[in-house]
Amino acid sequence: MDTGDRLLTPGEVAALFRVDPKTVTRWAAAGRIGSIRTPGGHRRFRESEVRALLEGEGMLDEVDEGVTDRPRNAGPANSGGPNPMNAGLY
Amino acid sequence: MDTGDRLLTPGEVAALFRVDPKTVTRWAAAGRIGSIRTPGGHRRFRESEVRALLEGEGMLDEVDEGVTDRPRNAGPANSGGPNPMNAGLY
DNA sequence: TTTAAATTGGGTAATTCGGGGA
DNA sequence: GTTGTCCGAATTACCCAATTTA
Repeated sequence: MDTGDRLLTPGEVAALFRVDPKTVTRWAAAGRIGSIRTPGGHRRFRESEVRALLEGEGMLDEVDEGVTDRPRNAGPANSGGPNPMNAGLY
Repeated sequence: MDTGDRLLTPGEVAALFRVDPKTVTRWAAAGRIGSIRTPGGHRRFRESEVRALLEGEGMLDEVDEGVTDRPRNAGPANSGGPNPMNAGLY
């Protein structure tokens, strides 16, 4: 199936994350995101991986959250998006 | 389909709410507002959600609260109004 | 081939992170 | 219980010129 093997340019990824293209390059250099280099040295990123990072690689199930009750003090302990990757390291 | 899912930085959201960026971070940590993390650990917020919170259209439950002897939950929270948050996206 | 836009690399400010305490 | 401020550390944003891409 098509998991989205399209390649995105640093500018595209930067726009998706609302960061500078330079920052995306830094992620690739740091190994936080996979990258493919063109013969000229430019980087390309897999759309599937980028989308996974955007939504929080976890899964796709957050259709509703405590709707019947206001999250007043029932701390869900989650920031809306399941992102277990960099939740603890820093 | 452009509901405005642009991403805002903590500083942007803080300026909109007239609070400190740290406060916005606390909201995200407490789950009061959804957040997306960059691979570097910084947060980004959906403009649509922020606007909904600003306008109050998201939760129409602010008619009265606090003073009267109100139970913990009395009103139907969101997910019923014009709130195009991430409800079943991809 | 030439042109315009994007990307690369290094270097330096600004922002954000997390924890602690007022 | 919520918010604002302090600190150190990490991440990110903008500056430049040269190369690559389309």
